[in-house]
Amino acid sequence: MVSAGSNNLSASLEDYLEAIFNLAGESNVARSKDIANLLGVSRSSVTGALRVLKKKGLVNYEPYDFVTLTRAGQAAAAEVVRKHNVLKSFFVDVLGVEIDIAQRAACKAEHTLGPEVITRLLCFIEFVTQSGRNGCDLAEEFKRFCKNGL
Amino acid sequence: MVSAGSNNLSASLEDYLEAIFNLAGESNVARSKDIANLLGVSRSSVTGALRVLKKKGLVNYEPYDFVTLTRAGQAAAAEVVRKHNVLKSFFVDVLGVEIDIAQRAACKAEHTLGPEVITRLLCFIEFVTQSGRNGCDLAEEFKRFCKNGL
DNA sequence: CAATATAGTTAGTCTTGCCTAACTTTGTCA
DNA sequence: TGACAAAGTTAGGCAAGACTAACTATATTG
Repeated sequence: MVSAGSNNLSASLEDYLEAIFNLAGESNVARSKDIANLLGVSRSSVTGALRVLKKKGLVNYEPYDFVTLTRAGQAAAAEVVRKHNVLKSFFVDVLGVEIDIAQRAACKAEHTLGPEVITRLLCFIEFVTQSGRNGCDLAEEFKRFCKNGL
Repeated sequence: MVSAGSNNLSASLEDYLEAIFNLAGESNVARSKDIANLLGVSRSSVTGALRVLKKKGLVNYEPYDFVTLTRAGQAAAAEVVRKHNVLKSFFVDVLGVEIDIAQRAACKAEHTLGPEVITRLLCFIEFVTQSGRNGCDLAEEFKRFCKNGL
């Protein structure tokens, strides 16, 4: 039995899915050229990836036509994006990492962290960023701690 | 100019390096078969990796002889191991993730996080695990927070 | 409506990283 | 010391994922 949520997606395919998700979110349309630009790959690589994603039932795709995500594709993409955002938020809001670096690090790490870590991390971000918890903002306190240490 | 610290290592090669480092740490000798077992790859894959690592000046290697790390190889391996340990420590000691899961997650994520994130993370672990900071252990407090939330 | 630019695809190649099967070297022991 | 087992290597193959170059389809516009 293969549930809809069981993704055997490579990191590369997850990147394509995320790109399509983000592009479609803006203009409701994902053009091959824009995907290629966003990911920094050639247009022919995009074509290849679309064929694979179609075979996996994640995108609606016919040659020379626009691309949309299927139900399953949306779910898979949303999970990737969620991971991405959790990580980026942790890097930026908690660790105080520069946003561009955090962006790239999140995009590379998002594929490797399973639900246990991501769930805990999300929880931890909430825990840390709820200000005034003990009359102090932890993220803020950490930044001060850092300046002393470094 | 190519400094000794500039590693163009793939995730895969970093895994081999780490394995050699760990094996050599125990018995001062890294046998091909043990590397293969540790990484779950075939012996011939190890041979291939050793050739590449030798070409990069990271291991001393002659066919049918034992393997040792060069100076540069030790430095590179130590950095990988350091990342690994920082991540694992964060997952286990701060987030409270189960140790086996943390181990695997750390091994997969260690290749993708650059020095900015790792340095900050290390600092953050110190910050969080210094108990009695405000009369409370943060990691401990987070575990309680989690139980309520989940 | 035809010419042309842009978008998309196809074909063929390369690299990385892994595998199996067969071969070679090394080491052990009767 | 010679035979056999274990370790290591080589040869050959496969899949993923990317590229370039050349071809096709679509869209624009005079």
